Amino acid sequence: VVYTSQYPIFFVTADIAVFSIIEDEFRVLLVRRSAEPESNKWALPGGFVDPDEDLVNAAKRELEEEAGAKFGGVLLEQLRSYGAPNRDPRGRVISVAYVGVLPTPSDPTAGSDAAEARWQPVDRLLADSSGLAFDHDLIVRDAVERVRSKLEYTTLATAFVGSEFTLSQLRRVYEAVWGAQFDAGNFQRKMKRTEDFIEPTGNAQPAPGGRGRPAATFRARQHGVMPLLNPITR
Amino acid sequence: VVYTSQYPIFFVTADIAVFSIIEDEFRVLLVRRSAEPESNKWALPGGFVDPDEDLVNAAKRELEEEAGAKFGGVLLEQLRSYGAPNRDPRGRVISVAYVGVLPTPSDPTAGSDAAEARWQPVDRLLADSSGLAFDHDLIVRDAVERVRSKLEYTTLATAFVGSEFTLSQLRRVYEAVWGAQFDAGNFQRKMKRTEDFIEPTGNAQPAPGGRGRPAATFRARQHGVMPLLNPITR
DNA sequence: GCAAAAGTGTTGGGAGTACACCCATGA
DNA sequence: TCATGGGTGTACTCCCAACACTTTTGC
Repeated sequence: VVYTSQYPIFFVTADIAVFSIIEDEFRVLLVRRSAEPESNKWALPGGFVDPDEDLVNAAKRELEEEAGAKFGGVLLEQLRSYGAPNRDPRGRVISVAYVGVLPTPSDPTAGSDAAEARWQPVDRLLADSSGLAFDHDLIVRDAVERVRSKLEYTTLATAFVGSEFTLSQLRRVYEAVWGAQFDAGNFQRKMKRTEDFIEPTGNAQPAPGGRGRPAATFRARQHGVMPLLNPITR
Repeated sequence: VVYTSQYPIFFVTADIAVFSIIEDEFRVLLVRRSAEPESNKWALPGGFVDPDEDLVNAAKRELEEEAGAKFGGVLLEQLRSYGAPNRDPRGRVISVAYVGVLPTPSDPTAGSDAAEARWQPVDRLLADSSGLAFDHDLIVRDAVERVRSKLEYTTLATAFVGSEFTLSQLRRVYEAVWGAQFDAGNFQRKMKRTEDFIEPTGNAQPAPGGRGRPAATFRARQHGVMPLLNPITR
């Protein structure tokens, strides 16, 4: 195909850092690249945006194509763009990065249906400086920071759990993402006191492992990510 | 010029929402477009990124070219990208938007050196739904929100004042950006108590208008924008 | 009964708010 | 001496953190 233009030409990709809590660990979805450049390296799912495609739709499409699974419940929010002149050998490529959050999958292998996809624990990834393709290292780092800070002052945590959840499940989200321990009792009061965050469903769920008092379940009071009046701390 | 490509082609602009406090008002810099499309409309300064130019450098260059002034002390941080398929009639254009913060200019007309540039009060702009070119309305809205929230939990406020400032000047930043009144005494204690934010210079400055006790001056303890441990409220 | 997890009570400390009050300067 | 803005003192409230304690379940 041949184009003419009076302006400099760029290519644009959408790359997605999708996070979830799996086995009580904060993890990010990686895929192994099968084509050049950076073939065989682990990378964030992503790819070139189509000519008439909205950016967020491109992110969603690439995510499902590359991970080989449907992510109906995924929450996507734009992070920022990465456009250093030599970040990609194929030319001047701008990556519009998205942060995604997925509820803990009931099937813990979902997203690993693709031969080469895996949920990588974030702590290990950041510690190893990892050798991801392109500048995906940097993108993951920024995405992790975004998620950690949005947990504090928005309702983002509910995107990590199903539509009906116990306060312990919600607490484990904060503990996994922040790598910190919470006092279960205080956490409970804090969540209930926070306006416009959660509401009781009236149902209960048996404690994990069978032993223990069943927990009341809650649902998010609002859809999407909303700011909180008072931050969640610790 | 003729290019060939196997990937969809995009053009990329850098657009900047620069804010400052002028006459105790929270304002944003606008320029009047002289060329098609959207000729004669007010818009954010910005333009096409050069083929081998870093995004943030493009933002800085366009800002100075379009506003016709040097902005040495400007702080630039990427906001996000805007890439709806039909946002620009010239083709598929991705705008990488930046938020800028400039200390109150000693010459209040700086940036208006260009025939058609002006510092527009943010409140009026948001109230009027404004009719800026392209989707710059939306960009300004997002940029304002970013600045307002970053004031709360980072050291961003110091970017609005000079390198040496009084606590009243800093308070007026919060008051102008948030449109709220602060108790001067409590504000003072809060700033001094907040770790790693400001430090005394040992100097003093006469009160504005001459009357009143001179104010001690402070400087930012850190360069750039750093997260605060405790948010600034009210 | 015992262990485990859910959930409540209680208490002490620290931060925010309101507002009174003192300080330093120019006119 | 007065007006003005800078800066401190004080008391009240609310939230948070720690931790003891009660409740409800399975074994």
